[in-house]
Amino acid sequence: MLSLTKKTDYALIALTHLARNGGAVSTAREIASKFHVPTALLMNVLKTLCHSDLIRSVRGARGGYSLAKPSESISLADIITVVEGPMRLAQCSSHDPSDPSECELTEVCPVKLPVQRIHARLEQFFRQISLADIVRDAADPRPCVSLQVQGDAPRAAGTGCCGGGVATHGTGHGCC
Amino acid sequence: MLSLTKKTDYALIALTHLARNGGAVSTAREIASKFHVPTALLMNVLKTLCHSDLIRSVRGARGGYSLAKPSESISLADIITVVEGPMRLAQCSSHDPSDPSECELTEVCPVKLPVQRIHARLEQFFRQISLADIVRDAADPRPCVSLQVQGDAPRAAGTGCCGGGVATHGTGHGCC
DNA sequence: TGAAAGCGTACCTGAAAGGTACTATATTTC
DNA sequence: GAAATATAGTACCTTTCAGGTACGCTTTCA
Repeated sequence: MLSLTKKTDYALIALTHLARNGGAVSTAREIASKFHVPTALLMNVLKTLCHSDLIRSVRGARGGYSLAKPSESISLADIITVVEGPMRLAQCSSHDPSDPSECELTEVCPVKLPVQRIHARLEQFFRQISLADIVRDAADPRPCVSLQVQGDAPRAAGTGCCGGGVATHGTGHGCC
Repeated sequence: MLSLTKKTDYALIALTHLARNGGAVSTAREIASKFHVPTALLMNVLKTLCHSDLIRSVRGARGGYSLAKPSESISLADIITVVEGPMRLAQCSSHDPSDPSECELTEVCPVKLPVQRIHARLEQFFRQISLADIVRDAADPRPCVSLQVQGDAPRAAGTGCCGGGVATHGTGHGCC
């Protein structure tokens, strides 16, 4: 199924919290209890985020975690990649011919090329959403504010956010 | 991990084949052997596609499968949904408050709203790619031809396909 | 020096991916 | 009308991974 894991959920929750918290440290336990997520699992996720330098840890009593860089420079793609490993829409999304898990149908597969292109578009999509966008958007009850992606007719460019046939997507939260 | 399953791979391969085949029927065995995919599994996938009226089946000797509608009106979202079930980026992507699997953090979760919006964008993304696009793109060695998505600066609108900061995605197949 | 925090790592369990098998049914061909 | 060929339906198996737990270690502060 095309979905993110709970680890990414928890990472997003923790990162959003840390972003709102400014430079102050928060402990894993604190975040876990505030948002009702399993402490041990959140700890593991925070460790992973720390390894990849998205967050910084302070050990010992009064220790905890804080963001390692501004939320503007942490993309959703970064977060997903760190927590779940490299994105791959399909086996054949990889551009690395030496990848051992590379699909063996390469020569006959009629969808390899289109899938690679869709994969690239998807990566770009996630790379253009920053943690700052998510934080900002979470706080704003109006839809379509921060999660506009470059090249997708942002309001700033003078076109309405429903300019590209978006108006009919019917998800019920009335984009514009 | 954010990925599609092999079933979707196989579905895409089969559908691409059927689309190229015009109205003629192809048997499961024929497709499986041509593209080196497991016959029994492909059969299961084809059955699923048939249930959802994406393809049509003819039973008995000289039977097989053919597309049930023009490839232009089959979207990638349709295919994914049929084969893998409804898309959900995260537990809390669902807009249905009565969904029993709905995340129980609803009240405190700081990322629910942004995730729902990202999910809607993603759905829209997949809904705008048709089987016809994939077939066309597979046959065309030049990148960025068919897989332009509405609202994403298509060439027809006068902007280059790298207009929206796409040029730097570094996936190695040189978009434009 | 002990409490509070993160660090590292190993482990467990259930569900889903990936794949197989078998029987039933429909249609064509000879 | 029987054999061959094809899908239909469904049940089952195996491996992998998501999700979660546990525990001993190290660091820091009061």
